[in-house]
Amino acid sequence: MDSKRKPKSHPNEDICDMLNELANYENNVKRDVHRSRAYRKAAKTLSDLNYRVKSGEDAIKLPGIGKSIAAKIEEYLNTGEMKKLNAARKDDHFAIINDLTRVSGIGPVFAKELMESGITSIEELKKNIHLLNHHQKIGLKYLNDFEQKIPRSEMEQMEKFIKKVAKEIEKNIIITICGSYRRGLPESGDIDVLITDENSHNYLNLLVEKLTNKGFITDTIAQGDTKFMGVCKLQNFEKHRRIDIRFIPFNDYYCGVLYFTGSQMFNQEMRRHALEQGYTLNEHSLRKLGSTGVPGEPLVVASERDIFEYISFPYKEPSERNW
DNA sequence: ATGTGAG
DNA sequence: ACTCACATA
Repeated sequence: MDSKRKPKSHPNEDICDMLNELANYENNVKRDVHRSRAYRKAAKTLSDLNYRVKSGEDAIKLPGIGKSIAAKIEEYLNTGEMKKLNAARKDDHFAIINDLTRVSGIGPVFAKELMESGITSIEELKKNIHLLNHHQKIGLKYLNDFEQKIPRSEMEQMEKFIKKVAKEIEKNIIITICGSYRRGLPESGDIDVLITDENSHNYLNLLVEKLTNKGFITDTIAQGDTKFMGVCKLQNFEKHRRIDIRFIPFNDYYCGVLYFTGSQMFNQEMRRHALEQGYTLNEHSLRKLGSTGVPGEPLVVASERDIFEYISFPYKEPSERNW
């Protein structure tokens, strides 16, 4: 009922997973972005196939798959494994970097630096917090909480609370909780809050201040004029949650709501369709492309439906966007 | 300005 | 792919 095209279960899924794992290895451990991209591209090609590749010879004809990746596919089809992947999985550096990057704010570059200075586990990291910046300290402090999913019932209470506080500021303030919550999923990874009002007045900082004073926002990771990133917790709840709040000018609001509601795959498909119809769609605006391919002025968008209508894309409820 | 990281 | 924020230079 809710989807046409899932990323899940295509005929070459096992091979794709292995190639993507190799891509991670090349990117995070070897820092070879080109090789990493090559693996990713090959995996993407395979994931779009509706039949199973039967041999390396078969695979090498496909775009993005050359001699070396074809050989690995051949090897896997014959032996059930790839030596290179086995080696990567045994590489301690891979495991260490994967562990350290669990901390929000630690990416592969800093993880590798830490490893090279002898910090090889989260435990070690806790003894060396002086090496971390503000974001990373918060990531470490709440590491366990941030790895827990948020039940829908808790999301509902947070939504109610945030909207109540917003209304105390200005009763016509517009708030939308996006992400997987808006798509109706039973759990979410974090809370993504969009805020605007009809006059595009920016209440972001005021809202953040209020939510902080009421004890809901407990930490700030980063705060600019249009985006807040931080941590929150409801009274009577145990876990701290990642929260993002962003102000979007009213004219851009529904493009933003669409974009931040996702899913990623759905967005891709929708943008692709927009292009087909001669439009370009991004998180800010929908614009018609001229004959030269130059985008015109942003179109007036007053709802998500408007966007679908402009590009003749059958309207999908958020719960139908779980692609 | 540039690199890192998040989303 | 693209945007934003931050840190460092």
